[in-house]
Amino acid sequence: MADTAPSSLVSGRPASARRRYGNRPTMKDVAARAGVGLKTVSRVVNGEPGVTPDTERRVQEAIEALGFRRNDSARVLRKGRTASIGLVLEDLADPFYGPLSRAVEEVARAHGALLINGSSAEDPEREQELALALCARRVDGLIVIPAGDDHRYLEPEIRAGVATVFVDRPAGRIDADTVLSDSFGGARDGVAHLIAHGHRRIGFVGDQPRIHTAVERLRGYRAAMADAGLPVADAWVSLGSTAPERVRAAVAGMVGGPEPVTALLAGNNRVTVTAVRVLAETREPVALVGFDDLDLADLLGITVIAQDAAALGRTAAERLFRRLDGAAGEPRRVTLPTRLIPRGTGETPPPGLRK
Amino acid sequence: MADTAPSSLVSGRPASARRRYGNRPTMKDVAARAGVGLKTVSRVVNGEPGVTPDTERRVQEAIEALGFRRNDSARVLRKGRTASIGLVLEDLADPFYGPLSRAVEEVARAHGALLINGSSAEDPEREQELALALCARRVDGLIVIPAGDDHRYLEPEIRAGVATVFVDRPAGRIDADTVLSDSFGGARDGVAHLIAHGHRRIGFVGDQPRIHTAVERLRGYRAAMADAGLPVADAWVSLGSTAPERVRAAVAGMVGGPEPVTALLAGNNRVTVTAVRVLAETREPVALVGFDDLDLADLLGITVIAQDAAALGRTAAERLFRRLDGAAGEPRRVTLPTRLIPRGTGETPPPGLRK
DNA sequence: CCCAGCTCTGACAACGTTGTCCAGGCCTAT
DNA sequence: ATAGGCCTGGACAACGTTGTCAGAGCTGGG
Repeated sequence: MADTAPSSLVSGRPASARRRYGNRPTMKDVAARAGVGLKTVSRVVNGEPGVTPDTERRVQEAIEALGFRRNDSARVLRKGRTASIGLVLEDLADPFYGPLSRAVEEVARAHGALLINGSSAEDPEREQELALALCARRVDGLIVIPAGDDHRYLEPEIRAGVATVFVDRPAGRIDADTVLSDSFGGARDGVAHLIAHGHRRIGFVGDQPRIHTAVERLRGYRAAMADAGLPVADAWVSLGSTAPERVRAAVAGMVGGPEPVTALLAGNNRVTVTAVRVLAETREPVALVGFDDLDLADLLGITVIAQDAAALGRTAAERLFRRLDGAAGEPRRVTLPTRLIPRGTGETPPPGLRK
Repeated sequence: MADTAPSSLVSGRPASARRRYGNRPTMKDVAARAGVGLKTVSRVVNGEPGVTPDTERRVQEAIEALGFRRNDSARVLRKGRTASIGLVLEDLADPFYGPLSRAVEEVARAHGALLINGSSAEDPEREQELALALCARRVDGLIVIPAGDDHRYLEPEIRAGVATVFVDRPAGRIDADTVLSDSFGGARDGVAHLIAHGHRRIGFVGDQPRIHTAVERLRGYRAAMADAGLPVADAWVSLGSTAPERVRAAVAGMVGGPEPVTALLAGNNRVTVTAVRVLAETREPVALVGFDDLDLADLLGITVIAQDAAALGRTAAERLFRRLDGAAGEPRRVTLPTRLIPRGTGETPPPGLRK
């Protein structure tokens, strides 16, 4: 008869019988073993005052003996802060985002927070899914490198108190703190550099037009050309996927077209890499300036417009934590400068001017 | 008088008055608004059966109107699984670990889990601190790229059910699942490759000797030399920090010493990069094989022993989730092969043999 | 010698969710 | 018409922690 009755009525140990977390000891267990109250254990664990050295020692011994570790999930539930922030970026494997993420991590660490990363793979839907999953985990703050162009889905979260900072690209259809690189200025400077070295027919190969930086860099390219009074043929501009095949075709088209370009601005690191490969095979040397620095670019003599990925991450994270510390005020937009690093490919003169 | 009394005695809304999470609505609020029970909301949110379409619609409307999002912290506490795993690596900014982390993330995503990254900066203490912090968050599993050589601190955690897999380097003083690259074999092959091209005096510049892969690669180097019956001068071997200055000095010493080497095995990607820079300035060309592939190595013609970082991460993560799915059995050690990619620097013959 | 005041400790509720279990309503079959 | 079964919905406890509050024990001063 006893075995048909609900176990909770029969035995006093339903809790210990179906323990979660693979039978981990809880503060209650520690308290029992040390012969003290639950709250006293909590006090010891959190280093709160008001515990005699002797009691503290007994509790410490029990903790040691049981291998107890505080369950931060429960703590979070109680305290309302998770001491973790989320970072949604495009692809952690991209050498541009690794350092950015690392910089965010360092700032988070200085504030005692952990970092949860997620890669959107440049897919707006996946970005949203990730960001909302992070919100469901109740991260204290969110740093987003947008893949999509509509972030109204974050409005309830932001209203609910999730500090949010956008990096590298601006938020779409909402007003929020943003940290950007000066894509427009960088591209303009890069093209001006090529023009200064005598080039007149310059091409631009960029990322997909729904990506803000791609559009800005194109704007910068056009501005520099216009400033110099140079025309831009349609065939010299190509926005689209940064997949090697597409870039390869685009570059080949510009170099081998009826009005062949003598120089190229590559819209980001992936484009630069492919462009370098393609240009290594052309008969006439073609000048190249790449957006984003690359690891061995100095050895290859590639002229680049460098962004400071770590500074982007650091600045965004610092802004985030200032908000978490209660900083009020209107959302702010910060633009970090870029730096042109001449290394060779950007200083090659066009064929006509070559001696 | 009322305003001096504790609010909890005066009003019946202490809960709503000091809401956590910046006044986020809870299921209770949704239930009240929809005029249904708490559990019914839970059912709708989790897509459980047993709710009439009409009720479901009312609940959905309330959720929408309030901007409710489930609090996964509470869910975790109740369910005992966090659907998140932790990854402790050395430095997310290192181009070797970015792809590794991304591969882990993809596997985690396929299992509906999030990934929390942490960089140990090659500091054993920080590794431990991070790993234990992740355990306190009750990650379901842990992937560790060891910085230290004693992981007994993880024993209570592992016993408590945290699945743990070590990657890239073996665990110290505990028995655990491990996924490694074949450092020994890779180094041996690389050196054999140099010997096959006529080199007799070959140097090795590696990472600090407390790092397992550094020692293994050195072993591989020595094995290849011994196999060929070649002596190894003390001056040809250098283990230590991979900081550029140290590597620069080590390489310069080997190349400019009394018994100058004609070829070099670089122990990892950071060493390779510096070695390439130094060797670019030597009078006589020095052959080079580098451990780890680099982004633009093909353009620079650098011969490397490539590890598949993504495969390491993928394999480790898959093992982890198999354990989480209940796979029992002894800890297993998997070694993934490396691949020698000849691109030029490894095929340069020594000065004597040059035509 | 007693009491005020301090220090230390523990009981209890609450955080927001999910699992268990039961109640009531509706439908069908006799 | 009614018994029995099924379906829907809700009350309640529990997850492991921390904040609140009150009680116990001790000390020192009047």
